[in-house]
Amino acid sequence: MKTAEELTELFRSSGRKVTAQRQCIFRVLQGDGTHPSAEAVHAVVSREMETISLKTVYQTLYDLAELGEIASLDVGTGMTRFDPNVDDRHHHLVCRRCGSVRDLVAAFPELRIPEGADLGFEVGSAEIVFRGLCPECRAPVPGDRAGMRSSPRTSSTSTSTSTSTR
Amino acid sequence: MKTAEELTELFRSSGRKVTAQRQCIFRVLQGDGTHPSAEAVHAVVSREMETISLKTVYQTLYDLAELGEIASLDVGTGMTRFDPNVDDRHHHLVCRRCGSVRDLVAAFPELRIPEGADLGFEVGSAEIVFRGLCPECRAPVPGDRAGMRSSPRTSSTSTSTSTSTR
DNA sequence: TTGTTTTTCAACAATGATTGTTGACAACGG
DNA sequence: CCGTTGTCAACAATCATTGTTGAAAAACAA
Ligand SMILES: [Mn+2]
Ligand SMILES: [Mn+2]
Ligand SMILES: [Zn+2]
Ligand SMILES: [Zn+2]
Repeated sequence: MKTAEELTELFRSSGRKVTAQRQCIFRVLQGDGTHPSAEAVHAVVSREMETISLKTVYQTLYDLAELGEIASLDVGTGMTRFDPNVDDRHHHLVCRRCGSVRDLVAAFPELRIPEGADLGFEVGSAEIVFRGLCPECRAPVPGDRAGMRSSPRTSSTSTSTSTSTR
Repeated sequence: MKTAEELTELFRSSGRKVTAQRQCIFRVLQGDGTHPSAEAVHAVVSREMETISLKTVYQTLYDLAELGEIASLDVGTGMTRFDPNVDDRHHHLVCRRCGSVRDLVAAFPELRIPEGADLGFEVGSAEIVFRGLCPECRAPVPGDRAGMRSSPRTSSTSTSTSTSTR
């Protein structure tokens, strides 16, 4: 993903308007490796711009995805996740407890489909999701209720660094 | 997935009741390789039992999944898909046009994560989704609308080889 | 079989995530 | 500055899925 300034330029040159809300979203996404959901982005942006609507966040994320500056992912956590990292070829680690998503930067060149097994599909891409437990969910500290609650769906919580639930 | 008779027995022995609706669902799932959604199952079952509710279908699918007789799958088509094939180790081909899902029966044993790349995750499983075009969507016959009825609603955009499954 | 207890079913309503609509308002080009 | 065009935020609507509940059916005992 480009810098906020470059994105401003890109939006203008692609016939889109640039607003304070959008630039704020650009900034928030910069270097975010947590694969946030639209709501998570909205929560962060809201700290800076109280009145911004969730719809605006969705719209801007959609625009960024359309421009190829971010990717939208569905890894089964119930909400679409957005990934500013579109430069590295990578796959994902998904915590089945808290739903956190992290990059796994590694190529798997052996993903060749055996002859005749493709059932006539014209395969364009392959995505791997590794499921397991993130470091936080792996060793729950006794007496510590922060970090996660139950299902990946509900609750916002997220005290610890870099593992946001929503 | 077991036969309808075996499932009847299994349901009883696991403290569940067996109803005509459930047995009908058992039968419909038998040998269904299309990875139907709950609604798709409901549509088929409804031809035989007019009054069965979608909720009942969901409930029965959930029970079957809990018993490990079917798997529930989220491959980003907007609806949870159900897979009666839990015996073969396999991955999935997903049509990005019509959302159809087929089995790709092939083992990819070398999905070893490079040392240190796992970010502390305790990885338990890996799923591969191959995205592309199914035979029907690949060569659309003029005037033939079959196979095109449902467009994938929650599309994941993302041109490149990225990540996803759900 | 018959009665008693436990579950299920189907209608109805509610979620939660996402999208559609729209009037007021801001960005851009002149 | 001005008009045109596109955007924003509030509101309502969808869609898939889940919660609730009274009536009916299945399991269990006798
Ligand atoms: Mn990523
Ligand atoms: Mn399958
Ligand atoms: Zn976790
Ligand atoms: Zn297709």
